[in-house]
Amino acid sequence: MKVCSRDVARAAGVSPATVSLVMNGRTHIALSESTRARVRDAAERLGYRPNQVARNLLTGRTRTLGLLLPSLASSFVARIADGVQREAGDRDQHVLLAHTRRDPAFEQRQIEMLLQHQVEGLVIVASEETLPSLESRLDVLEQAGVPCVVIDDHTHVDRVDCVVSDDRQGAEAAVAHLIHAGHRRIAHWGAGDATSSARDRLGGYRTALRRARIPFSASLVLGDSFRSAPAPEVVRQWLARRNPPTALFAANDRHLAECLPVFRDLRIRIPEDLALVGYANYDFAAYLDLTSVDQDPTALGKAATRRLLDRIASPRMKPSRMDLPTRLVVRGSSTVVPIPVPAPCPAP
Amino acid sequence: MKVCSRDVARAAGVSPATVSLVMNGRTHIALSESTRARVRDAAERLGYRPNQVARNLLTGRTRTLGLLLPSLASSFVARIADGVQREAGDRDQHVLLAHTRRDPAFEQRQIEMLLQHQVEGLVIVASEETLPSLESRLDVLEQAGVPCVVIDDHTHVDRVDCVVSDDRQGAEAAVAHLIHAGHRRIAHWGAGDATSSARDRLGGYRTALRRARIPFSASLVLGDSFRSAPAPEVVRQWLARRNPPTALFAANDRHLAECLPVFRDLRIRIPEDLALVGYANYDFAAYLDLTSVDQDPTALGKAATRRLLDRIASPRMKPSRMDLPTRLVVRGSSTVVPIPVPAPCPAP
DNA sequence: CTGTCGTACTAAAACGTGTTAGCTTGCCAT
DNA sequence: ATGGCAAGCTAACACGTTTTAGTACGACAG
Repeated sequence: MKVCSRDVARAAGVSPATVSLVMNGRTHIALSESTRARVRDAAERLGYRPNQVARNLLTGRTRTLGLLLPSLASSFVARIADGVQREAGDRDQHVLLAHTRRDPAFEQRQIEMLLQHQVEGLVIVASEETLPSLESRLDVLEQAGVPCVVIDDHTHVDRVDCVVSDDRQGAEAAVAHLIHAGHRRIAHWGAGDATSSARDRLGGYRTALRRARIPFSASLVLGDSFRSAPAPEVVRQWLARRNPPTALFAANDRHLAECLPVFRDLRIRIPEDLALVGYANYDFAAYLDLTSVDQDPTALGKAATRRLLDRIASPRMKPSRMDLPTRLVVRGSSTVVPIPVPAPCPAP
Repeated sequence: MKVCSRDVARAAGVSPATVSLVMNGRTHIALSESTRARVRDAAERLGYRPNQVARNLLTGRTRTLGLLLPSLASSFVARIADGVQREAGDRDQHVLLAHTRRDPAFEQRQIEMLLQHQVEGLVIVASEETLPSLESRLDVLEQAGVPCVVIDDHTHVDRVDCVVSDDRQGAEAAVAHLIHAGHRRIAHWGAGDATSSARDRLGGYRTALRRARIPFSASLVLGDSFRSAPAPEVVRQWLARRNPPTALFAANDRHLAECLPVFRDLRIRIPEDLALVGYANYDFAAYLDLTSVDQDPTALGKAATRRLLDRIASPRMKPSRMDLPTRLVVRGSSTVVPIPVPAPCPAP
């Protein structure tokens, strides 16, 4: 059934060694052109397909990277994976997929699996749930001698390469934009302080305020308390108090999208009564005319993969952190634009 | 550096064969409990990790599935991939990822790669671009003796297992819903006729009309001409003609989302002047209050994976087609709801 | 005839594991 | 003593490649 190099060798009247030399285009050893042709012909005729598994075992190299992510259900993560896959394809590396399911125990088993499969490196997409155990995972990987790159969190830059988007700068640009539009009471709806990106967004928010000499007020910062209650509930109570903010910078477009009905319900006009800026620039942000900070997750995936391959090539380098630029996309939720039909569509 | 079974054997004072027996929990051959303990202990101490590559070569089994998809950038595809990965994880299979990049030539190379890696089966997510060459890919796979399952197209059910969502039923439900709401002139914005799902949606549309004794009118069906021009342009011209439809069933939420500004611009009220039903139920459909047909892509991925594993287990089965049920999610774009919050965007 | 050299090819080892036939040892029955 | 048997373990092969040392052979010079 399955045809191996021995079969080809027999058919071409040569030895398996010769088949190998021909198939791999090795020229440092002399082979007559007629032999080469005979081998190629036999391989073609028999439908010979070299067995990568055998090759990997012998050479000790697999050209395979592990991609460990929380879940592909998140489009942000999926686009990162797309970038990884694209870059890997260009450098012809293969990608073995693994989920953590946001469960540390499951993650551990998956890492074990990837190592047993002899992956040469690991791209890890961080998630809040698996972040606490990341350090011990790094121990395991280090001991196994398998390098890795962490995407979307830089808490452990001292030990491992990190590729993140420049959330500090992104947040700062978002808030500066609101300040420029005349706002002074700007609220921030954060994402807690578990991840470095959440902390950085808060940091960028504070920096922008400081630069404009606007005092920081803790009462204007809403943590990740929305986790215990639905976002609309939280924001409803929050806006009901006296002296509400005139602008809101949210750490995630999704919070804003979920709250739009609440704003309509409360007769809060966007952007006149409340200007909104989100984060991540999901595709629905365009449809909802939400100003947002674009992160380019595909670029994250590509950059991480490049970095990983560089490290595999030269393992001694000092771990580095890479901050990919973000881009503020201004839409109707933060500015009153002249044309009544903003621009979620290709302009005429 | 890398510790192998021989090292463990030496450390435990046994042979590699014994190590293998212990590590794999084989009990059909008697081993004293003390030996088992010694081996386990040594393995633990040395950080022994069995080499899957060697194991795969020897046993000829890899427990690895190939997942071939157009691109992870589409959230629909990504959610299918999520389902595949989840189901594979549960049956402890591994997943080797491959992109087609919507390019038949690249796809061919990727399939070759997957086969060389000795995947035991292939999940193929169909795309319009690679559909024409699918048949010849099936030839290759058949000859290699590697089974596969196609998701999202059933053109080739005669040769291969197909897992699709029941688009005929989904479309019928959508249109029946519009008819039930009193509409008679219902337009259909299709997706061409290249894919079976596009054809099925058109079929469901016609069935619903027939059941309600509404004559089919070709002038109410818009093909995939939007590919040559931006969707808003197309729909603008289309609605400008005399005797426009009172309802629109689109093969894709995205078309509707992009056209909402056009409707606003033309002073067409949703749903009073034009009722809308989309397809796929993207997350933004909820935010935009769009009625849509939900497809559950995760279930598609899971079902396909189950089917693939069944076929690997018993290759002689006749190829089958599996239609996963769809679910109509009624929102404000198709019915006047009691609460006056139909506005898709933060309207001024 | 012998030695040298280049060309064309191959034999054999290696990668790390799983399987199985067979070996050793001790024990018990004859 | 001898045979039989079970328990406990191992030797050796196999998987399909790649690599390298080495062989065979002809040509050609001395």
